[in-house]
Amino acid sequence: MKSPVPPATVQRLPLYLRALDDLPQGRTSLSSTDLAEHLGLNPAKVRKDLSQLGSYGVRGVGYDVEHLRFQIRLELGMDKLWRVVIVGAGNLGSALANYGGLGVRGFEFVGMFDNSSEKIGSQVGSLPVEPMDQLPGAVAERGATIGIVTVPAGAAQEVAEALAKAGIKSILNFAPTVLKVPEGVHVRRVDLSTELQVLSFYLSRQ
Amino acid sequence: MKSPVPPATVQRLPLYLRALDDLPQGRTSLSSTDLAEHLGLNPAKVRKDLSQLGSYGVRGVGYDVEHLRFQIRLELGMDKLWRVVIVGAGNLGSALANYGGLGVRGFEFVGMFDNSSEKIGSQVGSLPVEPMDQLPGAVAERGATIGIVTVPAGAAQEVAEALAKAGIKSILNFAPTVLKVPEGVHVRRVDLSTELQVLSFYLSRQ
DNA sequence: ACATGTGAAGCGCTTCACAGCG
DNA sequence: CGCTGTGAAGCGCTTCACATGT
Repeated sequence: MKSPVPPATVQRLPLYLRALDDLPQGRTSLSSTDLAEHLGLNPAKVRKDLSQLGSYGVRGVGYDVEHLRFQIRLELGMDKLWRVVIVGAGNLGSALANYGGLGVRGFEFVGMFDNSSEKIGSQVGSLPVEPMDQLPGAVAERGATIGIVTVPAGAAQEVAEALAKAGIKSILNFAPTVLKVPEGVHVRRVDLSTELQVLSFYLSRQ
Repeated sequence: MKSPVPPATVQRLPLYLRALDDLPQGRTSLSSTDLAEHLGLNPAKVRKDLSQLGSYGVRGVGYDVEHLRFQIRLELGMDKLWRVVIVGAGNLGSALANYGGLGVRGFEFVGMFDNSSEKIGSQVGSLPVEPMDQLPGAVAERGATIGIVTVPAGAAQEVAEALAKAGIKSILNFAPTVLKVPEGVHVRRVDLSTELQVLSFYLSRQ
């Protein structure tokens, strides 16, 4: 099974899903053009993306909202609940822990770790800050598969290795570093200073 | 002049810059292979990227660290100081305001705005939270060119329009929405739930 | 009539492979 | 000799344009 959905398409599936959720209640179908306008994309791109999941559209009509939402959620693995641990109980880690409770459905934050003795034992949102040596046990017992790294750059590589060793298969890295991880571990990077520098580039030429 | 540096290259320039900063003191030159290994890239890609800025390498030797750092900083517009306003004084906005003070050189946070009367007047890091109606004046007086949006999804479009109207030319959007902005305004999106969903996709097929 | 699904063309990025040059 | 700079090939994504299906 497991058709090879192109990475570029995978990145847009969450946008389609959100566009469907934003639709006024009672809306039962919509066209590729509707979706494209809402997201600032080309309609042909929308159709190609959606046709990667199978052919769920109806010619002359468009896509059935409920059915499409279901299929995208399935494709993204959002039919499951994913458990997430955060390493780094600083400002950013705390913000994500709180943000997550509200905004991110389908993901549950099940642990917050840090190695600073000042932070250990304190409470961040609904999570107690635990020491790093409890990470492996916690990942296994609580069934976490995703790790979020919000430690300073200097500690990130070490943390990534600890996460990988603990069995984490996907890492979201907020530290400004490129992580080296074992085969089979997925890393995505979210990098404030890189983003600002890219904006700076485009600002300085105009 | 403004040569047309490809977007894919622009996105990597900040990584090269950081790799140069990470180098042990005293290191005076390095090869495309060194850079490539540090960043997990193909050496040919590194050379092509760097050759876009002009030809600063020395055959048989490599690149001069100081010279290359200078050229990349120049290309990215990091010879200037960019002033940044944040809209949304929630957990994330506060985390960024504090983070920025420490980690992000070349950018200065000059204003924090929110429309909640509970937050207005309170202090976030070194910045007081100001009401939205002071945004236009503040942007002009303080010379801000970058806006960071950390409000809930429902308010993000409205905020983006206010920023554009105030003269902001670049927006970093942390809200889970696709913003529609006037011609000439650059937007970059940083989206936690999208990132998690992409990780979910790759987790669920393996 | 209308909107999807899709070959084919277009385009940009990546990678190769080697000429060029210190 | 070693490493850069770069044509050219390879590859994937985007866009077009229209055949297909209801």
